[in-house]
Amino acid sequence: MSVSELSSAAQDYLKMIWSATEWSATPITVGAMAERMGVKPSTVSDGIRRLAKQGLVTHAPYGSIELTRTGNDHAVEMVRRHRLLETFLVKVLGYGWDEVHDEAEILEHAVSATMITRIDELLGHPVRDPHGDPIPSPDGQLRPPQGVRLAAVDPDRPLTITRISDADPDMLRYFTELGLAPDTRLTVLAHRPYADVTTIRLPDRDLDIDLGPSAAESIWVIAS
Amino acid sequence: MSVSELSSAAQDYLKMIWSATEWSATPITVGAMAERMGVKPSTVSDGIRRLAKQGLVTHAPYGSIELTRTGNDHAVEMVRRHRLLETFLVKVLGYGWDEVHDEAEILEHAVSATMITRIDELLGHPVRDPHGDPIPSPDGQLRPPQGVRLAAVDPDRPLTITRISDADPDMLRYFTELGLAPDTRLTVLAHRPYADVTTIRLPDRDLDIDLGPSAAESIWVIAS
DNA sequence: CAATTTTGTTAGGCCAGTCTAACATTCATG
DNA sequence: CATGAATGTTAGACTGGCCTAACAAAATTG
Ligand SMILES: [Mn+2]
Ligand SMILES: [Mn+2]
Ligand SMILES: [Mn+2]
Ligand SMILES: [Mn+2]
Repeated sequence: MSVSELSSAAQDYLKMIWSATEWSATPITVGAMAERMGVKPSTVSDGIRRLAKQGLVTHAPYGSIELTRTGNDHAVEMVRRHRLLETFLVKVLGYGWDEVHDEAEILEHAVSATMITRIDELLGHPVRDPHGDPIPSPDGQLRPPQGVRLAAVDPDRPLTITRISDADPDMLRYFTELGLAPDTRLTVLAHRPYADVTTIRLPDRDLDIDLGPSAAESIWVIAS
Repeated sequence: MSVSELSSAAQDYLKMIWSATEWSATPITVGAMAERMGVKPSTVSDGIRRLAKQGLVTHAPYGSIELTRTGNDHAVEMVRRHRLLETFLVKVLGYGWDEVHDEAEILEHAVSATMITRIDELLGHPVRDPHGDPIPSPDGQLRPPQGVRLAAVDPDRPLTITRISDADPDMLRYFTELGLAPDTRLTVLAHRPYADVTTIRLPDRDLDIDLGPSAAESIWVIAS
């Protein structure tokens, strides 16, 4: 069975379960899935049962939700579609990086494997999407994600942004104004815990910025 | 209500009802719709009833099926999406004209109005799709289709192909081999009615070809 | 023009996906 | 560790879209 034969809902469930553990180890809950998909928990609970019946996840009532081998393969295929489509929308159709997520969320269910192949070729086999997230290869290989949350790094070391969470378009637009994007170089000047502020310096633009906790949690960096 | 809020099935029904009278005056029947959509007549009958309840078509049992003003607007919007997507797939992603119909048939339900606008701009506001069919403008204006079936024209007049039906990919591949496409110039040498053969000449390639009736019904031409 | 064939509709059933409401389990806290 | 709060599941209902089978209407034709 190919991933294309799954319903959109099933494809989204698998992708979301997979994504939950990409950047943090906390496994997904029914409630979180319901919230992110904009449905009620009972709907998700039911959907998970159907996925389990199809052998795509393992799940005992009140227990954890785990992808099977097959479920994982399909999830990775959907992640590949999503990220290639986001890249395509930015590079070919001139979308902003804050506009692509919702469009890709729909298109990923409609494009054929052929179209994904053509897009991949047209883009020259990109390995990261506009937000810095790695794009799985056709056979599901994936460079392990690099970086830690900005909120968690020590001050005064030269850093490079590896990814920015695409969850909040407004925040992405704010980051655009500030000139923060994947590959931007910066240094943390200080974390001020009780003020919940992280001050960063952009050496290339000679600029200091105060970031709140949600911003500092949305940016991943690596030593550079 | 925007066309995007209709189900895929409803969008396809409207588009099909509209398309039925684009190149011939015979109105669509329930049976023909069922056949083209690959479902049973009872399914279509039911679907038509739902469309009528939504005010998109008028239909009395056993009577004809007519688009309302709203239904027609939505149908034209779907035709615009379909044909822009076909053009995009050929021009940007390198598809052959025989490969685009099925892909567009799915994508048309998934793309946003924004994406259609971007595609239209990227392509420079094309007015015909890869098969020669006119692309409606954003406000639904449509150059009235030109041409008559090749099977119906008098011999010995210089003609230009205006469109080729995209219904049969195999036939499109055959036409590609023969060099028949929109804007190809040709002359009918003779119709041989009992043999059901139409002989055409391609002056630009100095070649004569015998076409069977299905081919001669699939090609529309205009005097040139 | 009556009978037969073709076409279309209705009835009844199934499934996925959604909801609300009721219930069960697990977690957290006093 | 008992209890209340939070979380998850089940039950029951509804819709759209599909089916088959039975039926109704219309069209064809001898
Ligand atoms: Mn999605
Ligand atoms: Mn992304
Ligand atoms: Mn379609
Ligand atoms: Mn076409």
